[in-house]
Amino acid sequence: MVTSRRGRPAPGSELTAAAVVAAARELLGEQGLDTLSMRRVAARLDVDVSSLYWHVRSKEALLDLLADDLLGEVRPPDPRLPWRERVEALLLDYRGVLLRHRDAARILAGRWVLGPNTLRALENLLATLRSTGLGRAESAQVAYLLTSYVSGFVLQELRPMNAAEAAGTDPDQALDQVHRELKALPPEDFPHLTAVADELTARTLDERFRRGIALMLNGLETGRTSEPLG
Amino acid sequence: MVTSRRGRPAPGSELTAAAVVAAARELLGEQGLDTLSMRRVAARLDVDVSSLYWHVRSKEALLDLLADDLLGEVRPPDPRLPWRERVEALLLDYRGVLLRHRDAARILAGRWVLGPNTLRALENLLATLRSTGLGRAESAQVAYLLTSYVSGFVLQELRPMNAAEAAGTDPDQALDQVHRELKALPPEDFPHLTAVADELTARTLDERFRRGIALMLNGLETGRTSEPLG
DNA sequence: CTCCTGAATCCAACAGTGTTGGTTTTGTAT
DNA sequence: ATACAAAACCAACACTGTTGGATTCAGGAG
Repeated sequence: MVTSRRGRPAPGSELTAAAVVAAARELLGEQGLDTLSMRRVAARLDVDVSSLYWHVRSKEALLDLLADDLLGEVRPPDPRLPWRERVEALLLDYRGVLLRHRDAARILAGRWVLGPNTLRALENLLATLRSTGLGRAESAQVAYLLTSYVSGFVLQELRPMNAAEAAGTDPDQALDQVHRELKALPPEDFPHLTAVADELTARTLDERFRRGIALMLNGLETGRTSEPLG
Repeated sequence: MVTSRRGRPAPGSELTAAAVVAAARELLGEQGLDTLSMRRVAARLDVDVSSLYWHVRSKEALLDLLADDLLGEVRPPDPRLPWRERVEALLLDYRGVLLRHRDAARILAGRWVLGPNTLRALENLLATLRSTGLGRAESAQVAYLLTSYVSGFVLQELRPMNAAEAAGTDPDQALDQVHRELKALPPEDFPHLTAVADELTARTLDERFRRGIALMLNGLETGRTSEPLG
């Protein structure tokens, strides 16, 4: 005989906010953000939808928790490394998380989480920047700058994936399609665009990402010697 | 007597894709993205929902069209300006569009539109970069870099607005709330974070945005003299 | 042991969403 | 006049996030 699942649950079998986040995270990895609904999360936990709202204020709040949970994978960089490599490691780690987990970029885009993991990562970034001799204000601004860059970059980088996923086709085909459309433009109207179609649809984005960081850090060093940033 | 609105409409009173986009655009400005539904767009045009699908494949396709429509406001920069100012003007214009139209940043984030206006803006950016002596590949990569930065920056910049809007509160109060939470963190765990709470929640983002661009362009110039970018 | 409180769950419903298949009207070309 | 097809409508489907209210039950008070 199956006991009613209603009422106060046996201790140890309680639903928790962490369990809800974990279920959402699994579902995200398997099916993506577009099909991630409260009802599906509840179904995975073998629980009614409405029960979720006891532990989580809203879907948006759940996504906040999920975002911070994902950022927990960003590891603090080895303090023995020189500062440039530390910054690079941190940002590469950040991008790694966004690439590793399906739709993580879309979830984290423009979200101010203020969860423990996010705060820790930010503190690490700030500490690294300060250790270069940068002032308080400059460090804050450069941190803002760098994180903007990373999320913007990955968001753009993953667009073909998302589009293909939504259309149920192959991401490579989607990129080829974009490439073909660019090549098919009238060269007299778009001379430069048609000329760089190859580069714009290139698959090797790791290098491009690293160069972007290098560019900014170069600018940071030259900016410091010529005119102060803050 | 009102004639039936069914069937083939009188020429001149036809619904067009452009009209659908225009209605969506108006609705976006008045109510924001979250309440922008196909049914509301149809209602504004005094038309049934299903009629929209004759002119537009899906809501996602409509947002694509809308995105390109918005980017039509980006003006080509004055060719007499020096290249740095031309790049800056283009990117400031881009950001201006994202700030001017409610939720435009969320719509454009990570979207590869390939519409006429987007292509024109991209061609302009590429032309400006090429005019500095940068090679094909480098120009493409730097363009990718810069646009990533802009969309990421504005997305982050507008987060408090979106959050406040969703909660039905004031954006300023939301920022103050973040500021208070940062200040309330234990300083022994987050020494740098608590120290820069003011800067992180500052209202003056124009300057920060400009400095970010300057940083990258600085890095671009130094990178060219020391080691080639491509 | 009994009674009560309150935590944690379920049920049912609401208002709204994007999308589609089928039907109907009607201008235009034959 | 008749056929055609463009462009609209109606009705429905399967789904969404969220809430109010009923329900159950573990643990503490007497």
